[in-house]
Amino acid sequence: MLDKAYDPKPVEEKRLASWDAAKLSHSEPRDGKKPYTIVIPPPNVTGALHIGHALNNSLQDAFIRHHRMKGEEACWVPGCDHGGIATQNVMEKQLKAEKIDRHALGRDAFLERMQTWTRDCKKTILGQLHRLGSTLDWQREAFTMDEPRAQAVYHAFKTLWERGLIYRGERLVNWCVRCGTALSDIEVEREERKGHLYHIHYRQPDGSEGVVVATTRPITMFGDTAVAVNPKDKRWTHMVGKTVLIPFIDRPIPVIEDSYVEFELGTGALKVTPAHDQNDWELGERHKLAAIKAIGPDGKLTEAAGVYAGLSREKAQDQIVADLEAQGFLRKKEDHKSAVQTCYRCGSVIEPLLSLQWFVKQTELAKAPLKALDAGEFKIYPKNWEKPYRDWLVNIKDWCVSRQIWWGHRIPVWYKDGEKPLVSLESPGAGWTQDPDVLDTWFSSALWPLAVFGWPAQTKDLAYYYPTSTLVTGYEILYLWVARMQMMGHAFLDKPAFPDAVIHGIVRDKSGKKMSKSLGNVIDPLLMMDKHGTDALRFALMAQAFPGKDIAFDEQSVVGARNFVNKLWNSTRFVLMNLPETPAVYRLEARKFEVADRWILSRCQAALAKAKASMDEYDPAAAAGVLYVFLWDEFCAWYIELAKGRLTGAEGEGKDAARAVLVQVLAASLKAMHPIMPFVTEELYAAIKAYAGESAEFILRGGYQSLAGDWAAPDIEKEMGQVMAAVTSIRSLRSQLNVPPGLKIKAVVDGPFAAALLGKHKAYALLLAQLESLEPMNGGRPAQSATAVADGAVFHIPLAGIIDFAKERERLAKDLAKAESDIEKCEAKLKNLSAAATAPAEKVAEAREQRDGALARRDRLKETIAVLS
RNA sequence: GCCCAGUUGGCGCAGUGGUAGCGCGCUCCCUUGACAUGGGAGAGGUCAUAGGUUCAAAUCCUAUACUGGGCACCA
Repeated sequence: MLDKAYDPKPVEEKRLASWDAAKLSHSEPRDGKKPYTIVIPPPNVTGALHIGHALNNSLQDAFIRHHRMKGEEACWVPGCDHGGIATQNVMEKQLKAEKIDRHALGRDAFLERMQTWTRDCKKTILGQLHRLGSTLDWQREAFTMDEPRAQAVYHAFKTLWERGLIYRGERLVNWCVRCGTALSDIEVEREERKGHLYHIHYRQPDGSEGVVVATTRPITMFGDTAVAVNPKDKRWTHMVGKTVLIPFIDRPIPVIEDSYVEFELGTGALKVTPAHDQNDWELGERHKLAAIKAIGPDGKLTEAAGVYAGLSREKAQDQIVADLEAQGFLRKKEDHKSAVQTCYRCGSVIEPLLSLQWFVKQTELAKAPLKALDAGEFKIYPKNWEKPYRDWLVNIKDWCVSRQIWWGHRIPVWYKDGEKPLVSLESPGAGWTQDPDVLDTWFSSALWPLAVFGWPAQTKDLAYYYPTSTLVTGYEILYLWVARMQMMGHAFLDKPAFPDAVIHGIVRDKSGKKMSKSLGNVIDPLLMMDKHGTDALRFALMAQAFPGKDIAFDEQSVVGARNFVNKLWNSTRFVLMNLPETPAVYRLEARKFEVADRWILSRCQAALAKAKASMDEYDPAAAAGVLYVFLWDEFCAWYIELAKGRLTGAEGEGKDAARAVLVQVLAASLKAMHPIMPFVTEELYAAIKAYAGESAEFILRGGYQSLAGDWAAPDIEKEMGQVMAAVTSIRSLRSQLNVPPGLKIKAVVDGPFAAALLGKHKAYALLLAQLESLEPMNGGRPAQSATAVADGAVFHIPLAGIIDFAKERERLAKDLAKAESDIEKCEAKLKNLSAAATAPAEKVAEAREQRDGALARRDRLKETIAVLS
């Protein structure tokens, strides 16, 4: 006997233990069996998982379970990402708290600490994924910095190098002063900030009026190597070819012409700083200008800045503006909004800096993914992300892959005086020194779908599982990760890494704001699981995870899901209470079914089909929705109530038919729900499977099972709809006349559907409407009675002494108004349909039927009101 | 500046051509032997605005407004 309420904790612990013991989630290549493969987006080893991870992994687990249940060889590979800058930052914070200087500690000792941290962190993360019910193939755990993955990284680097797709060069890169490293273009975020536009006078060497340039960052002027004006700008024609002096340092620079310069912006004269601005860099290339660095990697001004050398960017800016003003160089200062670039890891302002870095050429690598997209060999769900993805690939720029940090794969290039650089994993010998930089963490992430299966070795796993099937991730790393996996997949194995990418939204707080520690609106998934159960959290997340849409997460949704879980629990409990203790098998074949049975079987079949199709289309929200409505509103609210008549009665064919329906519908529905809420469904299925005639130890092993036979029955559904409407109309009347729910009342019925209600549906009506008796209206309408009118049936309920006639008239008038508005709508529709030559005949018939029903209702209501008046 | 998505009852969201739905909240009634983590009955929306297509528009088209996002630019 099940407990009265579902208690998640013991069930979850028990089920996890049994799944683990059975190695339920393990996969091996199986000839002739279709593989279904997902590689986890490896969480960074920066701490614990957040609710976004809970969503991401619930979705993946649902897909994996779905395909496993469909009979495919499902494999979901677990693992973590070393997380490069993000993880190094975590460690640096720890060191800071311990007052340890990273450089004093030294690279080796630092890396040792990182390894320890990583070990603990992986354990935490994988433990949390496990608790979520994730059927990850635990024997396949990988880490982006473990030995096999390091081999993959080295091999990829070497191969790209040999193909001429990797080069080292001095370029303008995005430099994070705080993290002390270069970043790629997509690791930079932009935000609008208020600032000023300074108009600065650059005079001529003889002291005469020169040019006035406008800039938001006066500190870069020490790196100026020209002033540029538009050749068509008459205001400045007289200055072209002349020389002007940079204030304070008096370094002469030429005034040049370039059509890039726009008239309207600033003063029309542009100071050119090739070492600190991308556009200026390009301008400098065109005009063979020198690039002078005014700001160093430490964010401080360089020697080039004269007396300002050594000042931080912020201090220098204030000082220089003050001095410009004092010495008469500042002609104007206006408010100005400008977009600043910030580091996606630490948020500090990015400095475009000229430095020597490693790059991967992208244009060539982007071709195959673009072709695959056009050919439909790669699809993104939802589709609207395909355009941004395509645009990014089309406009792709070279990828800066070197990072000036310690945590990561060290660039496998060695240098020696007088020798060409050598690509090697090991030291080539004495005198060679390895490049001190490490690779962008996304370089190894890009190889993840290959590397987890042993690439570059041509393993059996790789042959079987690659390409993988589905990638599930958030849109924030579409370019950073998804696009790059595709590029690498095509580059090395000539195939896309996966044909489908499912892009889900971000979990926000209930008012739609992004969750962040600083806002204090972070929801801890573990807390949700502790409070309401894992199934409830999974259901709440997935029921709201409409493709591509963000989720406004409210704990109330988990409470609602918990209630639903409990509803499932109790409906199973009820079914079990009505089955013999010694299990007998209740199949659907050859039963004496009633309308209600055939109705729920028809509804169940439709719901299962829709749920399965939705899962195939990566839409678990739709699957969750249809099963929720079916199980709660149809199975529990109606069918179980309808079955009670037979269940409380004597043993016999009728009772067994009801039992068979209850058992089979419940079993199939629990299975359909399993990918979304695995724990409770497994537990309940285990309790009823013997009655259902099934023996698989786990739902995942047994797989989906649809109802035996074809139960689609539109006519039955319609008929049952009429019964339900009749019952609802009586209930409504009872409620409005304040008839106590427990009080059984008598009723008489009339109308075209009355015969059916008095015949085969009588038991339903008595049971669900709490009637003492239901009789035909032979002798006319009873006196002192209230009236309920449904389509096809009118009920009169004698309520001598209870009825307030004024109230009753009011109630009926309201029903009449509704009937009349229904008629109006139906008439309008009929008029429309009959006016159209193209109107489908069945639509016309349907509308006519609706209209006639409403007309009949109106007439009866009118009659009744007339009698009461 | 270009592109994409969204705008539906108090809140959060479904719904892609035929009489507006769900969850939460709200009102009234009910502890009847699955479940008060429950049941029954209600209130509450001219589906952002303006045009258009169609017999028929929340649904398709165009424009506008607002919100969010992507990309580019920003002297």
